[in-house]
Amino acid sequence: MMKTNDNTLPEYNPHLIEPEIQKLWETNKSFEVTEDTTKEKDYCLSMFPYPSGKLHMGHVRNYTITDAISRFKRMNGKNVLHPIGWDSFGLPAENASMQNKKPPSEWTHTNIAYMKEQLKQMGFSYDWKRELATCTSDYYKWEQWFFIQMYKKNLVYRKNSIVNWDPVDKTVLANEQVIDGRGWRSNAIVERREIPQWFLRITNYAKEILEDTDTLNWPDEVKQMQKNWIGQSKGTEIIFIVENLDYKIKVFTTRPDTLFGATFIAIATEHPLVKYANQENINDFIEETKKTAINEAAIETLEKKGVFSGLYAIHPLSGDKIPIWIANFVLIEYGTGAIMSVPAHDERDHAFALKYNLPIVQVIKPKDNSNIDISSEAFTQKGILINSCTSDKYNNVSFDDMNFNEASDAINSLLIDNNLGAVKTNYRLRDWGVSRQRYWGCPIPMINCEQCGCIPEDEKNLPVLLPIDNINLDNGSPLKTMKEFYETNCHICKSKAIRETDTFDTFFESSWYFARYCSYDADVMLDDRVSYWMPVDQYVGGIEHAILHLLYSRFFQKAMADILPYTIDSLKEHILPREPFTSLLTQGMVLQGGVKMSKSKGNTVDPQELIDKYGADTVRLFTMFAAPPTISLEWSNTGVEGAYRFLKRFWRLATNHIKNVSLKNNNSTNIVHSKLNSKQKNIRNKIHSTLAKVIDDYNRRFTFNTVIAALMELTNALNKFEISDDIDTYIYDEGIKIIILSLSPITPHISSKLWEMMGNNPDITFIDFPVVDTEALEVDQLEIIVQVNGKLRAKILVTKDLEDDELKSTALENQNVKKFVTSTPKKIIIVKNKLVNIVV
RNA sequence: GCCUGGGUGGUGAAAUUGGUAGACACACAGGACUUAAAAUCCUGUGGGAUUUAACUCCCGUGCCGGUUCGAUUCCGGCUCCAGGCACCA
Repeated sequence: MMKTNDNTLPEYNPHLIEPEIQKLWETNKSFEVTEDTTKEKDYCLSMFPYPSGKLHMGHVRNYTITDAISRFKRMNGKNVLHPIGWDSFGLPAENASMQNKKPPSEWTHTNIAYMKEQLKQMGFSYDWKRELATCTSDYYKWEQWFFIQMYKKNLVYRKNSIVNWDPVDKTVLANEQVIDGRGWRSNAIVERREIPQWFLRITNYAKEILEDTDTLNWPDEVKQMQKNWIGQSKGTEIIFIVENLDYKIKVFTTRPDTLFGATFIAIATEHPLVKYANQENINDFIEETKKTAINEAAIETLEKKGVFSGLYAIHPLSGDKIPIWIANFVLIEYGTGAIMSVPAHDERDHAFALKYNLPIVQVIKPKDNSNIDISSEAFTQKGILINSCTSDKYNNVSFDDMNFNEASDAINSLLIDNNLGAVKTNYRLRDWGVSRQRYWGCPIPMINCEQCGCIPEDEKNLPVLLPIDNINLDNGSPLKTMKEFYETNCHICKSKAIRETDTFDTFFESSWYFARYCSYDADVMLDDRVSYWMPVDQYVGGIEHAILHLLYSRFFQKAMADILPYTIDSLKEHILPREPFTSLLTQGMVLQGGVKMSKSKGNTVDPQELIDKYGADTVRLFTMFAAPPTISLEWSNTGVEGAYRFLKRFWRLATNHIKNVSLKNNNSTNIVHSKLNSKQKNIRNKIHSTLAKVIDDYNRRFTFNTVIAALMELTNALNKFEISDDIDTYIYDEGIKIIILSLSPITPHISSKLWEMMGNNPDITFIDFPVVDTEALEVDQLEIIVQVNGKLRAKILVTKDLEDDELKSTALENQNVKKFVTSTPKKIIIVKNKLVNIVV
């Protein structure tokens, strides 16, 4: 019999199998792809890693997911592009460099080499010929080029913007380097400093990005987050004139109906009007405000403070004099940097007015005329106007008794007619500041010429190479002191010029790498191969990228679609997609002891130990089994043993089967389902219902944990299945093969080896995925749940599609059901082939 | 503070469209095999009640309330945790 233990069988040894199978893939070039118009393309992509040193569990999780999807799709006849690369510019390399005195370039390339080896050990099915690293000039040359194209299209501009300034180290700090308002190295209190920086006009695309969001097959929460981030609001821009100054303050409000309740104006400390302020304590206030961090979370949780500027604005319609305050909660970067404050109808303004004893004037009353006490609490709902009447200048027009819509329209019209305002759509989204005062990034290809001013570098001179030798980072970015880097000549007038020493935000690199994979070796930014592969069909990455990276990439894709067909010859006849990622799977965070496994903080678990001990298949299996991809997961090693045990158990089951049966006579086409006995029908039902579930989970749900659970159940069922004749053996063989192939996207090495041992070619990359025998899914008898008043009281076995009346009487005959049906049932609810609920 | 998720046994989780709560594992306990250990296999395992036992019953999906014949699932309120908040990537 088959299931006796036989110690002559080869043991499961991943350390022998895995390198052997990986070698085979390499020899066969199994995962290299080219454009093949006869096959349906499928572009499956993981967010590329930052080469922090070694793989962590978050990487393993992310890359196993796309690997499983890629492998599944290849087995379904798709031409699958599955590339990988390195997001290799960024802050951690500079920090590491300061610690260990190795140049960032060397540190980065060492890390890439090590991590590449790890990825290969994991058996991920990448097309390695497309590998790219963003820190190489082959890559960043093209983003310098594209930046110049965007400059030509007026998508680039320069303006002053605020950064964190460490007054001791005399460097700009990233938000992450500011800890409780102090520089992480110097411990000095961080200041705000305004410096000129380059911006991309992402707001030009705000409307399109917003509107296209609904076309994406992305998680609803990500779409909602992006919509809220873009934050479209329709409202009114209103002009207040400053008394005794020829100065107009613009404010934006979504509640023009509350205009007559505006009792003061609040402006940001960086607002240009501040220089006219004439109160003594203002400088102290500004100095204090300068010492708060620049991130929104810090500003929003700050105690709301302000100071009177000594200036007054004239209310545009009432003509009243209202004070102008400088406030720490108004952001210069957001909107116009000034707001009209209506304490009666806005909570923040209300609190501020109470604190500084400013007037609170009610101009809205509830629709139902209920009593409200405006002195204790703001009334923020829309209602009916009161106390809203213009001055003589505008003929004492009253807006009282109007509702929100009527009042807004009437007030807007009056403002527009008198050039005091405009109806406007505002976005919360701000233009993208791409300048970084750092070394390890792509140089911004701009020069400052004494004669010609600030202009782009000549495209012929690209790339502007980042120097990588003799780098010392102790005093901030070395580019700022390297004459050989920044001294240059203007390519137009040949006079002396100074090169821009800032580098790009690293989100710049990650906003188009997905397109470069298609044209990995092109001598232009992109070529017509992108029109075959793009857009990415399935993108997978961490939920922490739900907004920034994914939004910037959408902007870039739209900008590329607008620019490249007019600038690159091979793209002239092409229409590029306007969205980069058709479907998105956001992977949950991998936590360690409840802490985010940050790429830059180094508190990572090294999966290498697990690979060394159990092999890649076990690590892949466990990572997928531990949880569905979307939820965050606190990593723990418990359970890896279980995954390993399962593989060993399945290996034994399969190898026993291989050894004990003659493969030649073993043919599942000998199975005629209708002629099987009930034991055989049952196990075939289990085999094929499992397969159906597996296919659905791979295809639609991406819940690999339930794929594995179902296959474990099937393995347990086969283990219990007693073989007594040839037909049993055929069915058993069918089950084993289905498990091997169903597992193969997740555990490709063991599957390949077992497949080979069953007499087949071990390269299963393009084997057809098994097909469900729908006949095997049919059953004669079903278990029906019987409830009384919604509580489970019995399970009854009945024939399929039993008539309702018969089902009712069968249910009511059940002894346990009888105990609870003490009176005539009021109602009996039947869910066909599933449930009976008797209501008494 | 704002935006977006989430909370189910000792642990990771399952329950896919409102219909059996806890599949599949981990851990633990007991047993088999072994001189012993490892490995492997078998049994049990949410809490409680009852019973020789089988069965059966009550409670239970963060908290409070609602809708429904029926709620882990839908709605309202709260609470705690996580992600993001524009210079970490």
